[in-house]
Amino acid sequence: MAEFKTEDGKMEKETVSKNFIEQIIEKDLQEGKCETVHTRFPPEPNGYLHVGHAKAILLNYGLAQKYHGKFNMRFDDTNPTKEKEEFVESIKEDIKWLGADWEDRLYFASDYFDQMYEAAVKLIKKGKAYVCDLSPEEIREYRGTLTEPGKESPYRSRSVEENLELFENMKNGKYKDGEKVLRAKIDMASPNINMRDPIIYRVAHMTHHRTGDKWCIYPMYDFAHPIEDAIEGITHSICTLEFEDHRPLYDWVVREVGYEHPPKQIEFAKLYLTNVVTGKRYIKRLVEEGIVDGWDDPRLVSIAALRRRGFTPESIKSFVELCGVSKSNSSVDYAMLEYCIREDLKLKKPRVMAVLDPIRLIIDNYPEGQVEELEVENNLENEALGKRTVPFCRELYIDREDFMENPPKKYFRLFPGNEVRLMHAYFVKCESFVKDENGNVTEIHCTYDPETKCGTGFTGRKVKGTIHWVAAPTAVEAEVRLYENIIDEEKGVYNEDGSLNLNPNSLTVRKCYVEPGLKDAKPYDSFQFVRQGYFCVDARDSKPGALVFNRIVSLKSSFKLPK
RNA sequence: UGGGCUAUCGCCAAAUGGUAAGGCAACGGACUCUGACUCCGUCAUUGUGAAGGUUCGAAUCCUUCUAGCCCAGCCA
Repeated sequence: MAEFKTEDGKMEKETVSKNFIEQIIEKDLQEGKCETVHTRFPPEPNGYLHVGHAKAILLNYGLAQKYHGKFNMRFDDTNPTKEKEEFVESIKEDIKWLGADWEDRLYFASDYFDQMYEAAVKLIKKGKAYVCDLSPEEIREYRGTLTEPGKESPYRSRSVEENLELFENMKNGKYKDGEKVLRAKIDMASPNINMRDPIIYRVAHMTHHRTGDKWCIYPMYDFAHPIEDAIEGITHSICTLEFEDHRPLYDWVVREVGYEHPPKQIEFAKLYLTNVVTGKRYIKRLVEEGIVDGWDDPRLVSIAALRRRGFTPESIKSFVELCGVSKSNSSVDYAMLEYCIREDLKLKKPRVMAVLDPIRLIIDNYPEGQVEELEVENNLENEALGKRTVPFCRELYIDREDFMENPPKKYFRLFPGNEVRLMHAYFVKCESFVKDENGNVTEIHCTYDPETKCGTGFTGRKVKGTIHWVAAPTAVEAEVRLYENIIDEEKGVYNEDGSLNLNPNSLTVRKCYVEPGLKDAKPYDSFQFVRQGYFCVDARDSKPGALVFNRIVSLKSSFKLPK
């Protein structure tokens, strides 16, 4: 029981450095600026979540966990023109799947509409907000440009009483959309355009998916968000870089409305995957034109797509952690994601045999009609995954790439006269092969050596190659889908004529043969197909008796067949 | 050319004035009932976008450049 063997000089030191957000939080904690950590993930329910969102979710949730704080789920539903109930359900599902637990703290910005209205009234009373009658075009003109200051609205100096009355009228539906807005009175000459009397409430006669027709005015993000955070007691409001310019306004709102414990906004860089498109417009077009079969098509990187493809929540979590958090715009190589899923699956999932491109192999000296049930480990590295049996007989399928008539140097697999091991079974020697009229190999004839059976401890001679196989009579026919990245990046998403720039080989579908044991596989079951990579049973298209496997990721191969 | 932000190996990313971590990828090699996995090794030697400066000492501080990203929705 040598449990505590210490090896000098080999101290496993955890050198995981803290990211800049953790540093800020720890400083705030130390200095007593906050007592606990409370974060949130605040999506607008206007679409599906993708890997980029996973970073925000896991970051916020992870921070709450790490500092024993809380994590809120909140839908930022302040613009009914874009939002749908459908999206709130899919977002909740994806976040749950990722493992971020908001416990009982599921909120909606629309729950706070009354408080936001009161906050606006408060600002008006303080002389910090006014109702403006300028048209959208005029507001834009008055706002100035990036290089020139704006000019003040003629309605800027309305009395508090008048503003109060007009704002109430706005709420009561006396005005049409666009007729009036409520603006914060800040500084039309600010170099930061967000501070040039930003609009904080607009009129929109729209049915909201949760509040129905109760409201016809809706708060703008810049006004609503800090209030939502403050109401929920969020200590660190983590968002993406493009909101940096909004921070002064965020702080202004929190200060002027008068919250005692103001939340702090911290910005980080979004996660981009190199050569992967996450744009909603583009994906929408792919879906609408039937090029992909939905928002969860495995070629996409929505959370739902990754799930369907066979990625695990753990793999996405480790991916996000591996990427790190910083403020520099960057895009991470897809290989990093592949590494994470391989890493997660390789010890957890059975290594089974599947033949993707079959050729028939006949063992001439094996008794006709005989079937052996070979007992094999599900995963050589992980005994806990147990054993299964695989039938072996005279006629097998092997992969076409495992036989060559004229092999190049260092080709260890089957070729005339060569002997290889059939994985988990016997040594087999290629005696002859048959070609069809087109010159394609259709049948390989071998002889086997009964002495060499797996598990007998045979050491008489060695063989350089081992190949996988499936017994022909009992093989289960399945479909495999091999996915490639859908976009060829260099050229961009759209061609010059406006058509989509697609990789024509983004999806290859073919029939394959798998071990009979796999006929009972369930959706989301994943396996390592020996030498072919990791595959997951498609959770959408797979019906009993009609197995469909999506390739999660291929294995690295250090032997490339010459062309 | 107003304001905000960023710049460290092919890709992420540490280093908080004390002499450039780590991971991915790549490349060698060992091992192997698959060439995967695993394991070992190599991969920023006047080099941290550039040029100057301060300092015993600079990726870190100062100056001046350069490049990229974001902002002129009644979107978030």
